Amino acid sequence: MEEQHEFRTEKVGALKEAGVLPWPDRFERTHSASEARELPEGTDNVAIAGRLRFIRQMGKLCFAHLQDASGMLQIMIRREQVGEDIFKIIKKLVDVGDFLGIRGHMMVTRTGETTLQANEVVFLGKALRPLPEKWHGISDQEACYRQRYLDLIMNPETRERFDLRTRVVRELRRLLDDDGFTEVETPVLMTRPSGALARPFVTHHNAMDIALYLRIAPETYLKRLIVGGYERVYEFARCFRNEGMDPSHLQDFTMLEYYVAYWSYEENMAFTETLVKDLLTRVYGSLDEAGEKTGIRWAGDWPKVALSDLVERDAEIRLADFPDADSLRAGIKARGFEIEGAEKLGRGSLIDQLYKKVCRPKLTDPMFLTSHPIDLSPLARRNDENPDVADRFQLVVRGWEIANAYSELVDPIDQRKRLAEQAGLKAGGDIEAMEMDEDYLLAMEHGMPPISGWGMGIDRLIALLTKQSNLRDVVLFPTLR
RNA sequence: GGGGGCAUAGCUCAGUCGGUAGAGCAACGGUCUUUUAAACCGUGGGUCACAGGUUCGAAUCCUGUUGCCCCUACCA
Repeated sequence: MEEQHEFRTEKVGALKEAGVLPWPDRFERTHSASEARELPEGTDNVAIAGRLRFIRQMGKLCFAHLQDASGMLQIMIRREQVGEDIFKIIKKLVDVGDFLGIRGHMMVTRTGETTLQANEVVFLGKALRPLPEKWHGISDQEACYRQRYLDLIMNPETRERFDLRTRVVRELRRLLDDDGFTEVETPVLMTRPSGALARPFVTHHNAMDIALYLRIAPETYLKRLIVGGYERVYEFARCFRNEGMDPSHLQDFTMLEYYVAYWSYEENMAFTETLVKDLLTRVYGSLDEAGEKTGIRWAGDWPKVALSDLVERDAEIRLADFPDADSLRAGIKARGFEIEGAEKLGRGSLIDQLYKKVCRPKLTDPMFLTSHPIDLSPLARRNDENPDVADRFQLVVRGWEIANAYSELVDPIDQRKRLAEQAGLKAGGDIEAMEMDEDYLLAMEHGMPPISGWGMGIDRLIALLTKQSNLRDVVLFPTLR
């Protein structure tokens, strides 16, 4: 045991001997620290509680700062006012990191700091380990992830970042609820992975003796609910993907998905723009303010650009001139773009790679990217005019895909065909391809209205808004080895 | 998966050419009734990430391992 842990453990015994409970069960507060600071000078019977963050002791007088969820407040404790016994306890048995309750009256010190002067000090909880250094705090990134509580105590900007996350999620929920959406919960454990192209986590159910998969997306369950008569559903869905980790990917992330009956992707696109703008207005006060805080120009109409037009603009390749994978591959090479493993990719994947490599890095302000290749969108509706592309859009901001949406494929005959293709790829070793999903097809065959659905990476949205480049910085407890 | 970087006291960090471990804060013992990183006097605290190797001698050089970070490839 470390020295400091040992000393503090001994203090627990000393507290008990002095008749003080080291971990009492309650304390009645009248104000938070920040509320107390607003009280007029002289206000009496003010009680606050919090963690001791700083303490400056003199012989018969002691200044300290208590931190609660609202902030910090200075307290002043005079021996003649609180009594010998408790003053001795404060001096000998109380450490930075402990919890205290203070009852007293508001005053202003000689240097002008609003302070709660104690009539009574109540011990509220012993800390056996010290807090990080008071000036430099904690900055080791691994320590911040593993001991997020210390990061939260020491770094106010960390707390603000997570408070923003909470506020964004709350406002999204309110906006959807107010628009007639119903929030639902669908299975996290699924008997087969579906709804996205991704490698799942596999686990085993002992009693049933079957493999279960952690969901990679809630999509097919939410669409079953549309079959069941829901017309606007959404879910904040924790999803899991067993794939590589880097600053922009988590294996455990939050996706907001919604589905709306009778909408096409175009109405969905209009709704998305309104939804995000309303969200930002509620969170930041105005779009201009949001732009100021996030460094992104949210105001103004967001352009809609077809993927093929974007590729033509940035890569100077007219996709219509390259109708198959071989010719496109040659065309890409002729323009001097390097795409790794190009020989194995189909036409859709080549376009996708070209976009990611050449176009995406140039995108900054919010933009809708539309009309993706059909073979990259196995659950999306085929466009009526151009059978090669899907009725699909992505909201791209600063090169990040924030939301992905389409007119859903509701034709069970086409769906069966496309899942069969995916299953073929899977049998051929494509670990991310989809499986045949008879249960979902059964639901579809009972009839679906037109649907447009939508998914948004909440972690990415928050990272974008808080200017974090690593998604781990917007997740309270990121997965670490 | 490929490449690079980092790991020293509870925290933040020094540590020279390879010569046997340092500071500030925190802790412990004191002084101290208006402090703001309080001040002052005194004291203790280390598996230098781990395991090997080279060497008379390793925090330092070499190899391996572990963890974290960054770049790169892929999935949102």
